[in-house]
Amino acid sequence: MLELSRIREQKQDIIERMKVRNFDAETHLNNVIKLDEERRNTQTSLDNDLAEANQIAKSVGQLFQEGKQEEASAIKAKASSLKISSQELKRKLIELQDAVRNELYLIPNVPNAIVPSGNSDEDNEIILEEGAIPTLADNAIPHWELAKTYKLIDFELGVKITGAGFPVYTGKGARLQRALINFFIDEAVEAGFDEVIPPLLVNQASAYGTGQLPDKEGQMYHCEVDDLYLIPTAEVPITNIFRDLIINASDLPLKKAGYTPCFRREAGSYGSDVRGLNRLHQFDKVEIVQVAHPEKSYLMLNEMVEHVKNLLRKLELPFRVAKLCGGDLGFTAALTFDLEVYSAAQQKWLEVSSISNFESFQANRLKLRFREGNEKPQLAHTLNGSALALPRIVAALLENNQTPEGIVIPEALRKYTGFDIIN
RNA sequence: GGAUAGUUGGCAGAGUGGUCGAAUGCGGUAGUCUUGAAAACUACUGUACCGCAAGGUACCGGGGGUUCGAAUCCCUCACUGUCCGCCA
Repeated sequence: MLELSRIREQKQDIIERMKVRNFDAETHLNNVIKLDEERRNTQTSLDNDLAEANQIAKSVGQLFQEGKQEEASAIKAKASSLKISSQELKRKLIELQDAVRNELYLIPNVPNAIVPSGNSDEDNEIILEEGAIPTLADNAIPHWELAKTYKLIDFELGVKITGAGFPVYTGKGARLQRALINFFIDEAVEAGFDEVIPPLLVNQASAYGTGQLPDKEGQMYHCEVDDLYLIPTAEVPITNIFRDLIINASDLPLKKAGYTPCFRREAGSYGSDVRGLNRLHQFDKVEIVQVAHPEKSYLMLNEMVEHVKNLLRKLELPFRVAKLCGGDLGFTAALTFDLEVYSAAQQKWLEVSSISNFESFQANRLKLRFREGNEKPQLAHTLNGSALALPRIVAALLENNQTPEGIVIPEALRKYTGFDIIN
């Protein structure tokens, strides 16, 4: 959610930059500004009425104490009429506040100045490509077949127990999951992130806090009886740790990392893209989250990208880094880097991490602020990134490392798996 | 699921109709004293909105009501604690 003050002060600039997203901001901004003006006028009138009413109430009390019953009764009438008009104003004020907020909910974050314009992932800017793309034998097969051959993942069993998109990991496949989770967590802790294990279900306030509601209502599993949502990413519970806080500037940045399963309904996804591990309803991910000083947040963003690049290097996977174009940028992000690994058997790049700076967009909803000395609190910046999402990493590991002898486990992972090869 | 007690400022905790944005203690900030520190003492110490400012308004879990006036009375919802039951 953008700050009203910023909308008022930088309207033209925002409109310009939103064009990168193909978002016509002008109507929305004008609307918000108009509604807010009305809101302020209404509040001023209301405040004046209430001030007068308070004044009268005080005098009535005083008159009663002095025993001047009649005088008191006389001005009571005035207070009563004031009450009626102020109730009217209060109703109107609440209405306008809601209207302003609902309008603000429709406006996405302002892209950073370096975000390229574009319509889809085709227009993303590849800023780095690293690692040799392996050439596989002619009989190389995709991961969903490898998973079957080596009994690593049972997709059919998952269908029986739950439904499509809920795989069962078995044997060395299960062990590999656990190894990757531990590896990612250890690396994050090494990089200065505090490990947390958050709840997997969140309440509405949290879902609003990070922007899943109202924007992505249908994407989350909802437990209606208790009105709780299954988390689509650890970003939600972890970032909400900081909701409604005022943090000392000297305590920034705050860095948290957590492993959780993630649950996504993925309504409307079909086709070859969703084959095997490519798109699941439940998957495992280690997420890193930061609360940063506005002046430092882009430094932190780079640091997080470096961290994930190192993970991929240690896993010996060829990868590339894409700067998302405006059209591909998420609703809440100001700047996002995607990291993709190359799947040799599918012959395509798979997105395994998305690292974003939300600037104050989330913080505004979260009421997450920091204070410098005795100054007024101001909004902090929030960032997060996957470090890393498991399924596509597993897909790439299986496919890229397949040999006639079996699937070779990268050196860095062996102390976690306890085996060097899957055969 | 049943019973019961709660929800007040960063924390603890008073306050049962007007002078209460709210005692007191702790914590925090600044100062005095000290070579320095500690202790002691003194002052300050919530957030948001409106306003150039002076100032005003709102907030004592959420919403609604009674009243000239509500932290305080009434209704309602949510949450938390404790005990019992069930259970990893």
